[in-house]
Amino acid sequence: MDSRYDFKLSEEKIYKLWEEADAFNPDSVLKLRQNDADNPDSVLKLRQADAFNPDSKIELQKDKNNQPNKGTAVATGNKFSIVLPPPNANDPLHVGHAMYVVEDVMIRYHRMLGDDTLWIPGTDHAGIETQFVFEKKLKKEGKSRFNFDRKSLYQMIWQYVQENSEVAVDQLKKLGFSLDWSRFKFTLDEDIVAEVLETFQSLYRDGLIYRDFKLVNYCTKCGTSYSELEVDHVERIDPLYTIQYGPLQVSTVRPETIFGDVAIAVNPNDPRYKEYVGKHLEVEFPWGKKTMIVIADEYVDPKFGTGAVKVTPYHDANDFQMWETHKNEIIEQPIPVIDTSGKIINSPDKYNNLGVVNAREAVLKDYKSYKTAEGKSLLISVNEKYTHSVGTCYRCGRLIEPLPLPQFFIKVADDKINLVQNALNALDTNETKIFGAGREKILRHWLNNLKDWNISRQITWGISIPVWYKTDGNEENIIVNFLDKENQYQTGLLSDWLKTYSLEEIKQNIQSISANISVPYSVSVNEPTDGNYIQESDTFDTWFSSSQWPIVTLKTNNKSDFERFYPLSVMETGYDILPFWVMRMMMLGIYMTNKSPFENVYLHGLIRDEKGKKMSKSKGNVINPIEVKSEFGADALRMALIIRSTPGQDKSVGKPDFKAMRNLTNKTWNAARFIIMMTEEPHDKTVTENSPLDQEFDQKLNDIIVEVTQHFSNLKVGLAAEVVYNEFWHWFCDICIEKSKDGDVSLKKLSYGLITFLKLLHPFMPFVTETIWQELLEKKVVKNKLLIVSDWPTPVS
RNA sequence: GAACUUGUAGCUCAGUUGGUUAGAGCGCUUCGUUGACAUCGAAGAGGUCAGAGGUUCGAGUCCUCUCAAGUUCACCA
Repeated sequence: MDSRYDFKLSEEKIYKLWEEADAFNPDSVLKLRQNDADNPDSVLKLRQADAFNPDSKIELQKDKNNQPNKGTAVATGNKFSIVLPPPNANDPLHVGHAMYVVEDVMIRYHRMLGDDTLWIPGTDHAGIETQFVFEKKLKKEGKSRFNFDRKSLYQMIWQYVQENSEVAVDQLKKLGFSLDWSRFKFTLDEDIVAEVLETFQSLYRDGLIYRDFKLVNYCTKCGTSYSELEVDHVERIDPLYTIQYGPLQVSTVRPETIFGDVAIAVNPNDPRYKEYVGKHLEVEFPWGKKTMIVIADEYVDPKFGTGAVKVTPYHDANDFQMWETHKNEIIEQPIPVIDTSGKIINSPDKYNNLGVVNAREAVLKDYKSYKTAEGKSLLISVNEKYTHSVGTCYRCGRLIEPLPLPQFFIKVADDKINLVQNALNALDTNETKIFGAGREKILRHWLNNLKDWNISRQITWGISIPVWYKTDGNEENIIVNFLDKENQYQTGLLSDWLKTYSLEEIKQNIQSISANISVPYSVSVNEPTDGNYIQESDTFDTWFSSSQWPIVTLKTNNKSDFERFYPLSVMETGYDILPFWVMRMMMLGIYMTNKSPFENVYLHGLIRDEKGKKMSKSKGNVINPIEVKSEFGADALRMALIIRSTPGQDKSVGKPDFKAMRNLTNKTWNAARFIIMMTEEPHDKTVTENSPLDQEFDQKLNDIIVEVTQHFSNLKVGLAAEVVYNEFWHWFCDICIEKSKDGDVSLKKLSYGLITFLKLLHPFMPFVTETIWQELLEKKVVKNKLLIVSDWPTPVS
């Protein structure tokens, strides 16, 4: 053995060794162990050194007690299952993904324990993210999504993702993850999609799906709507304009929405405005006059501004709410005055087609120059330093535009089937336990305040919603966007285009459609045959399919997998996607199976740099796990991430940590090297057995095994790592090996200790420990062919 | 406005159901090492565990309050 451990020589080789043995597949593991026991080379043909092997010791004891020798494999009869949170198929891994090492550590421990252990890999199509990246690529080529019909665009993105999908998988392997690759799934695999569509239909049958014309959060840059959770609220300073509004005055930061106003609202108890309530007032604008009713609503705060609010139902969520409440009083019908591209519509000609920012300036300019017949200005005052918070797109950072669109929603708290309540119950009964500093309370808070979930996304890369609109008789209520015979983008009413194109031609080249809320639809995977239909062009929110991941991955693999491994033992992920993913997995999981999809949720913290600062590209402190791996080895990276980590708490790591753990791999290597050397050529003072401190040694080692095992079973992997590290280095190496040089600890105990520590260290540092194991195997010090499937140490009396 | 988390050595963090002299890595001081490892070893300095009060035989750990930092949510005409 070399005096230094060179991870570059072994990592790839060792991973291959495991893969070729099929050691990650629960269907093979038991066989592997049993086969090994049947191997004549490994049964009781012991050299002297083999007596040091705890495996053979147990066996010898068993033989003594006249028990049948079944080999070393101990099946506990328990199962242990995890599904990897699927990384984006076309993105390289970042440190967050490297934190999945927590899962590998748990998986390796349980596999060695003898549990029926499964870890399923997969990748996510990441609808919006991926389409966005792809569109950027198109832009570089001078094209956009409007140059392609739906089908072609989908095919192109599929191709693009395929080309890149090896990257993530390859990197997961580089980190040593013992995922069962034979069960790999992609969120757009046919069988997965079929399951997801079935869930949607089932939800629809149960009355939990509805289509509604509501204000949704729309990003005009990304061209799609979002759910409430995907909106980031940020503080901004904007001017607040107070304008004359008939006899009253109102304030607004968005004068460009004024064209969509339908009423004025005041607080019912405000003495200043009591006389106006219910009255129709004439309001003068620079572009004309309009009559509007005054309504009374508790929502209006009399202390804010003038205490009177203009009501713009289609471009403000609160106004929409007030309009719904007072629908019957308000005569004026609301109309959208901003479209999905962020341009003004349905307004005086001079403003139409302006973007919202330009429109605002234009409106203000006209207000400033306009004088009433009495010579007064309509612009009363401007507060330049008004602080408020606005919704922005979590991805591109642009302002979110509340727009009225017909979308599909999931009822989260239906009277009959209450998804939220079911999830809360699972928490109450401890069916699912949350590990992560106070995150359970946060999860409950989310659940208690959850709104219905908008699952429609106006993008192509995803699973199409299985909804068909009847075109017969509804041609005037459906807008189609498609490519004409010259491959030019066209938009307009279906009724108009049917004059020059057949419905089939339009459907073939469709980009998107927009059906009025009144158009009847049917829910089915295939096109209905009782007339002419056109399919909804929206796709599901990616989280809708991700939320079914634990179930659909198990159901689409081996038939028995679902029975065998559901619910998952652990769901491990970052706390940042608790509401997006974990919460929804619980809601849909319980809906689909009547069981919470996982017993434990382990939430790892964010990885920060060595100074505790958040990583960001602009700061240049981003750690690339693959770079760290090539410099220090996968084992060092893994150990550095896991040691002393606590669920729910952020973790700082940096070069000093990687270096320290790289040293640990080397220390392990050298401890093994020393013991092998001593076994082969003992020194003068070396004692092979019965040294004065041997009994003490056994006691201490037993204590360590018990302590580490306890930490594992309590999901305290960070602590387990710390204990193993300290005891291995500062007790086993610094004390025991040193004392053995004076004959105070016997070689027999050292060998036993080494093998035990290799096992205890293996979940954290699989490569170096397996590499050493292979050396020991060659020298017949150990018997099991692979450390990865050898038995977890038990205290020996 | 509210909730949650955090405050332990110079820095980054552990501390398992409350139990002797509070731990690790990095950094620092002194010394050692010609046969496991300088990617090493030994010895050491450095902490009234944010502050105050309480429960207890006993509190870093449980409770209350105060201060500070961070995260998130809600409102915002």
